[in-house]
Amino acid sequence: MEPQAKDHSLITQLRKCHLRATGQRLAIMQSLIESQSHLSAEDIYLRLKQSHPTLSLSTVYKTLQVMSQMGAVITIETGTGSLKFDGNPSPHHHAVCSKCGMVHDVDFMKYPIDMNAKDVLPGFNVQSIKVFFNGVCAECARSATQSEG
Amino acid sequence: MEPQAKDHSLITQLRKCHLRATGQRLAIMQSLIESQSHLSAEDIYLRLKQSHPTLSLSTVYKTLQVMSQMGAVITIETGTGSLKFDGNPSPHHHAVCSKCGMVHDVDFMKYPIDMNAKDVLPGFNVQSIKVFFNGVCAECARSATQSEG
DNA sequence: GTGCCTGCAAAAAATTTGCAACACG
DNA sequence: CGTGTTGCAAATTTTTTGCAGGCAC
Repeated sequence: MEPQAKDHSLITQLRKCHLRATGQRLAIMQSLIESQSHLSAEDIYLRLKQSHPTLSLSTVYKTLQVMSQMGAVITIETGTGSLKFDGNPSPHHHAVCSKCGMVHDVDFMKYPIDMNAKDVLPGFNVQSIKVFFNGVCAECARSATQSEG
Repeated sequence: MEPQAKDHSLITQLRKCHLRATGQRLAIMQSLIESQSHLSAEDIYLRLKQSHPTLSLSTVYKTLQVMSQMGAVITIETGTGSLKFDGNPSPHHHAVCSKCGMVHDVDFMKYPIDMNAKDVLPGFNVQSIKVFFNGVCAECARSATQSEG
């Protein structure tokens, strides 16, 4: 199989928003989708540095901002200082480890929430709902147990 | 009436965690609770600067971190660059305006979610659940409507 | 009195900006 | 070919750190 024939649905989506389908934008989205995880701007930058030596961090930031506004990318805040980004388009929640900053997807149907919420506040127009489960991941819990008395 | 007799429940809570009830800590928590809103570290710093001229920003940051770990304060990330903090102890959700960064509380019972969620991930120990309604607030929606064709 | 906290300022980290050259369409 | 985008590096913004003195306990 070919590596990948450049996600045409993304190109279409970009066009729809009157944005150009540049190699950088496609590459950034690709790396997010391929990673199947949650990367920071710098994570993406470092990953792509290899294949795109001239790519700049600021382009990554700008692209992520644009993608986020387009709705192609979800912004996740882990509280560890930097934002993380998620290219998974299907609705899901996130589990965030407060020790190591790890982010994992959580099945939406496990904890469904009314996505049609319209009356959260008078006049407030809900665009998206994010549910975060904050806690300690298995690995961090393990090391914590070791230091318990 | 006196300004306020220094929140003894907070002092108790601090003691429970083997932390000292310093004037700065009480003042920072006070300003969060009194504001009934969501402030950034700098917001708090500026508010208290008047009554506590020697207070430093780094103390605000350190205190907020400590309070957050104690569970006395909830950390909210608006995506506008800086964190915001919430001193409201009762469970509730948050509506965040993606235009202006405004944060408002949303009644928990309006969109209840299982707070006993234990199986979000294998081995993941949930400590808190945060629900964010992202969208556009009434005021920003108003200005957006004006520029519509 | 002891040790946790604070305050100061500089460092580190994260994100944004300006502008000329370049590629998409 | 025109204009949206990129890349570079410096600027800005946000948060952290180290250390000496002070205060809570």
